[in-house]
Amino acid sequence: MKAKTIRDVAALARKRRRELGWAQSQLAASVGVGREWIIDFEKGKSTVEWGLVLRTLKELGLEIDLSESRQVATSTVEDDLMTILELGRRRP
Amino acid sequence: MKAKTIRDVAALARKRRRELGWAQSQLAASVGVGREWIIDFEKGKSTVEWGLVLRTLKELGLEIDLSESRQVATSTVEDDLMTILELGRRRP
DNA sequence: ATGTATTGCGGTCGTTCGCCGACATGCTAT
DNA sequence: ATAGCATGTCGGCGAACGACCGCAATACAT
Repeated sequence: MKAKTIRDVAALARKRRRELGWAQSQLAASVGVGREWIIDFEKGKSTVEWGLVLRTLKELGLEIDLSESRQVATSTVEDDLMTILELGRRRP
Repeated sequence: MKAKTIRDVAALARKRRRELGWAQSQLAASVGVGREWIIDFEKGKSTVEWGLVLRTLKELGLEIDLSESRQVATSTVEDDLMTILELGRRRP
């Protein structure tokens, strides 16, 4: 499944956790993070740690594939808005 | 291409940047981060921000696909060692 | 050889992460 | 009703991020 945005990954991870029948606290324990981290990650928070994201996906049995897209810099209006919002949130 | 570890992604990103003929500073500017961030990311630093990683990959024209792996929790000895090292690094 | 560009690495500094504890809410079952 | 579990929020704290700066080291061209 192609995941273009953070929230795509977040939603898929949450869906996957539910399919496995795991509670947030269970997943948090197996990944080695606090429960709040799982909450933030599944909410699509962009500032969570890259390494923890990868560990979480792995724990959920999700593999990451990287492929070259045809054209560089394909961005939708929504993505740009999200980027602007995040940039604004970082330095208020 | 399957990317199991952080360093897989880091190496692929660096290779891709070189193929595009971009300097670190160029990529940094287009992503909206400092040049040091690109250095850390390409070194495989695990604590970089998840959102910035996704923005960088996008800028490089790399798409992320998520697929379910057959068995949950497939880990190699090397991966476990890396995890231990990172955990130790975070709380010395 | 000389100049230019790129890459890496320190140190400083403001901001934020991730964890903890406590609390509120919603859902389910007994 | 009420006990249990899962989820989300809030304040607070130590630790670390990421930006900015300068300075080597290397690569590359003229």
